[in-house]
Amino acid sequence: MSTTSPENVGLRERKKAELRTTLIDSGLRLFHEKGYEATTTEEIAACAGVSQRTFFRYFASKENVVLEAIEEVDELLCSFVRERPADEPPFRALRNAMRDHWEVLEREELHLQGSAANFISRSPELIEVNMRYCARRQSRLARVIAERAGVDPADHRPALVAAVFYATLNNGFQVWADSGCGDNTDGLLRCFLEQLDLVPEAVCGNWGRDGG
Amino acid sequence: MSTTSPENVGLRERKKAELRTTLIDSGLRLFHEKGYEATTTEEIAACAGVSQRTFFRYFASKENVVLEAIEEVDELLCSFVRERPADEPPFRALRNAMRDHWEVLEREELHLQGSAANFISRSPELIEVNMRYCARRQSRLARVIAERAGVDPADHRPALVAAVFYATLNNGFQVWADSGCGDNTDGLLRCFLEQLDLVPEAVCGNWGRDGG
DNA sequence: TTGTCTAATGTCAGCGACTGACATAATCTC
DNA sequence: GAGATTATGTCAGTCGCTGACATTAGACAA
Repeated sequence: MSTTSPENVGLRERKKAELRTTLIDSGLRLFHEKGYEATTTEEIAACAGVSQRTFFRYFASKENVVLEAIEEVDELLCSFVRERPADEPPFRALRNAMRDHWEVLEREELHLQGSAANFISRSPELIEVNMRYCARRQSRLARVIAERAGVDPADHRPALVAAVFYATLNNGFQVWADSGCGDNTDGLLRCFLEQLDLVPEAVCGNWGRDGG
Repeated sequence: MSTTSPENVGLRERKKAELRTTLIDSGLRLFHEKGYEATTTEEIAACAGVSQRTFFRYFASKENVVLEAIEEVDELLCSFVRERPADEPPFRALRNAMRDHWEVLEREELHLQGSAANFISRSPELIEVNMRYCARRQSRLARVIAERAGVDPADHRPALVAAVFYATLNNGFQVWADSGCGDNTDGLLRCFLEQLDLVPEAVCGNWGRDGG
């Protein structure tokens, strides 16, 4: 009815969409060049040819510029989760979808769009921002997991798996950052997968003083 | 050598410690009365009888007032983790320590100190602040878990368990908030335990379309 | 006690994120 | 093309937070 296709809408809508994209692109580029904290919202706005006030009419906060970029990447991850074989256990499916979707990210790395994940991972400042918004991302992922598994909407397991998944990724970020980063995103993926593979044992196992 | 005992230190140090406490108390009280966002740092400072600038010499940010309060509670949790029987699997030990330490919190609820957890749980605004700082809290908890288990410092499992633990608590917060809160913290503990108990199956199990 | 030395505080000016209010300019509708 | 909508710019202001500098209060020795 309303926005079935992004075509044939008025000039107004098209301009708005364009400006939103321009603002994101400007923001990401500046963040990349001078760092997140060192970039002011006024600069982003100026870079996109609008006033700061207009910037804040498009984004509720500076962080949201990054988030909008992440959302695309997250959407990609979700689609890969849906494509995983139905008999794969949920957490395992997430782990493998992560691996698969990384390839695509690497391949499309050169475009400004889609490079958000790598972009963030290069900037420690943004890692915190990233963490802060896991809640929002979690709920979406949880919905996908629930659909895939075909469980009751009241079931808390999908949300839990999503929460654990992102918590693990954050941990992986940390491990990767602590180990000098290496500037290569291959290492980051390896960290992610290592951590994800470690979770079942860490949570369910009886390791420690007396156990194995 | 320097601060072995908190006694017999100069007047200067004592005053500093007192002011820190006063600032935390003032902050928590104001947050409770008018809400976190609606309370300005100037008000907190004025309430403690100092200037805003002094406030910021004691706390790097407004959030940190809450954090300092949480830290005491977290320290309590850590001590309960240490007291758990050594043969208890790590994640299980966390779960039970959580249950135990809640009792103490409830009992000491009437004091302003120590009520931070319940205090936060009553204010949805602060839940986000709480989440934001899980990273800091995680690392401390991870250290305790590692010591308890006696594993190699390079082992990533303690950090993972801690990360999963806090992620689960955040999820519990969400569930509790979505279900109308109920204003009673008993419900919150129940949410926490339910979520924690669900984790092993959610992560390790093969639930969904084809699985159980 | 006095005087110095140091650390804590207050004052002030300023930056940057963010917002409300109002005027202006662009698009949409008829 | 006139009038209703909607986006944008401008301006002023709040709040979190910081640097700089002067002032005060506690520490310490003579």
